[in-house]
Order: sequence, then structure tokens, then C-alpha cells
Amino acid sequence: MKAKEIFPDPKRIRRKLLGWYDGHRRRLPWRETRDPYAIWISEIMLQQTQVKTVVPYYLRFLERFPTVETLAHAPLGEVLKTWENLGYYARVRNLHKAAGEIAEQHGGRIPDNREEITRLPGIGRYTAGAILSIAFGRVVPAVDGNVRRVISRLFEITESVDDEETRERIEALVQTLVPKRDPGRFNQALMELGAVRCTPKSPSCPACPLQDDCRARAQGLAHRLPVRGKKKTVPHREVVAAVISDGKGRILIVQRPACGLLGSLWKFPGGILNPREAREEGLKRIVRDELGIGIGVGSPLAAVKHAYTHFRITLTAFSCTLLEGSPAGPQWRWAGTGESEALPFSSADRRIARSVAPPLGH
DNA sequence: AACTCGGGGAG
DNA sequence: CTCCCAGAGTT
Repeated sequence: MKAKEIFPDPKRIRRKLLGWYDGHRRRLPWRETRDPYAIWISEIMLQQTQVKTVVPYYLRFLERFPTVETLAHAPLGEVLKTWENLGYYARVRNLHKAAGEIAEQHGGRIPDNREEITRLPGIGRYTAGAILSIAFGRVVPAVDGNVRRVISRLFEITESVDDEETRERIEALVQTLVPKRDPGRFNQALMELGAVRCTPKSPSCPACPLQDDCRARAQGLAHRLPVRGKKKTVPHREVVAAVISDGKGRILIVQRPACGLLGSLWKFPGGILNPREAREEGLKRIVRDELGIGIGVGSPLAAVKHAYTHFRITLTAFSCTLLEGSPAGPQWRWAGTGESEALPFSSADRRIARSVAPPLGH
């Protein structure tokens, strides 16, 4: 156990960081409220997602679901639609489930202590710390990727920040820095510094309020920290989709299973080809397995490339005809253009849909 | 400890 | 292209 790890003086760090934050912080909608519900929504959306991306989703979501009760009682499909294209859809399924638990078990109020708030689905160590400090003034750290980067540079931590041991050390360091007065402001200031000054590739050290306290800067190592673990190479998958028309301007769509990749979103029939499998034959096989129907596969309509977190796909859509049987199995429907616009699709599937039937006004 | 889970911004 | 983003849940 190290006796004292503090090299830069905590008071000095707090004073400089908070002074900078008050003068330079971005005006963000969730910084204009003290409503724990609104802060909760923002923190879930901000998981692995940049501020600029979140802002319009946040505003739309709070307009549509302004309270725990409105969210708890809304159909999941509507909540999913407001989340469309934001990604990591387990977040919104957990959000909806947690809203139900808060309404039922906590009288509609977000819990203000770590034990209860961490039990809610979707709230882990970081998000609990963020909500507790920002909405309730609890003196706890909120360590996200920005904070890990700032701290690893400030203290010149050369062990991988992907190691659990390093993460615990960083959280312990932040714990010693969080002030009793307005801890949420301090946590946000640390994240803000990482977002706009202490950036991953080319940090703006000359404009950093902590430049004189930063060990990595003193060693000329700022741009080389933090050290990250090795990344795996991502495989590529060939995906095929069937655009089956009913001859009346409607197209067959199906809903994905509630769990797993893009859970509960809608898609076109189809899926992943086996290695070296011909696309047309593979599509017939997959659609028969999926819906129990026989189809004829015509010409390719569109092909889109898309990157997920740990694999890439090439998605090719074919014009198809229903030859035999009627769909059975998962949730499915014949959908007109307006109807599919109102249902949640993934980014890649939406591109296919728009190439088949461009929305009005475009 | 290693995987799974999206989409987009920035360089 | 690559890397990373106000991470959490599962195995």
C-alpha cells in the first residue's frame, strides 16, 4: 500500500481546474437542470457516446418522456424509436425497465444512495458516481474514459488503463481529489478537461489549466498516455437481405429477438452467410429457416458496408418474390413506406429501406 | 478476464 | 483507414 500517491497538491488542482471550468465549460442542456431523472437520462445516453451526438437525442427524449412515470408507462417500441441510431440498444431496454422499477419500488424517485441505484439495470460504477455526485451532491468519484486519460497523464501512470488494478488505482486517486463542496461540478470539470483539452491524440497542453502540475507533460509523454491494451482484429461477415414485395407496395419486415445485437429493432428477412456460400442460395436457406417460406431471388438492389464494434459487414439486399408458404415464426408484417419509417431500424437496414423507397421530401 | 454490444466524430 | 467516445452486462 502506497502511503501517499499525491504529487500535485489536491487543493491547487481543484482550484485551477474549477476556475478553468467556470470560464470555459460548454453550455450543455443537462447542465441546466438539477432534475435527477434528466441527469440519469443524459448519463445513460453519454455512455460510450460523444456529447455532440447525444444533445439532440437528449432534448427529444425529455420532450417525449419528461418524467419517470411517462417513461415507465410508454410502450417499449416508442422508446426504442426515439433511440434509433444512437446505438447500444441494451441501454434503452434497461432504461425502460429501470423506469418501471423506480416507479413501482421507489415512488418515482431516483435512489440517492449507491446500494439502491446500482441495483437498477444499466447503472454501473461510473453512472452511479455521476448521478450521485451531480444530482445528489454525494462526494464520490465518477471515472470515465476522459478521467482515466487525464489522471494517467497527470500522475504519469504507465500501466495499462485497461487493467482492473490500474482502474482501481485511478479511482482511488480521484477519490482523494473530489471536494466535499459541489463534487458533481468537480467530476464534470475533470471530464470536460479530457473532452476539450486533454484529448486522446493531440492534447492542447499549452491551454491546459493543469499544465504545470502534469507529470506526463513534464516528461514530454502526454501524447503517449494512457497506455491501452491490445485490440483484436475484427472479422468480416457477408450479410444478405431479402426485399420481398406483396405486389401492393408493401415489403416484408421482421423484428429481431429482444436480446442480442440490435435487439427488438426491425430488419429485412436474411442474415449471415456461411463461409464461401453463394449469396442467392444462402439467402433462400436463411429465409426458409427464419420464416418457413420459399422465395425467388432476383437482382441485387443495394449493398452497404457497415462497421460494428467487433466485426464488419457487407450487407447486400436482393429483390425477391414470395414463391411458397406464408411467414411464420418471429414477429413479422407487410409494411408500407410510412409504416417502416415509424418503426426502429438499424443504420444499415435503414439505408437499405431508403434505397428501396426513399422517404417523401428527399 | 474476456466478450458482447452501435454509431459517429476526429485525425 | 484507426482510435475512441461521460460503460454495463454476461460468461
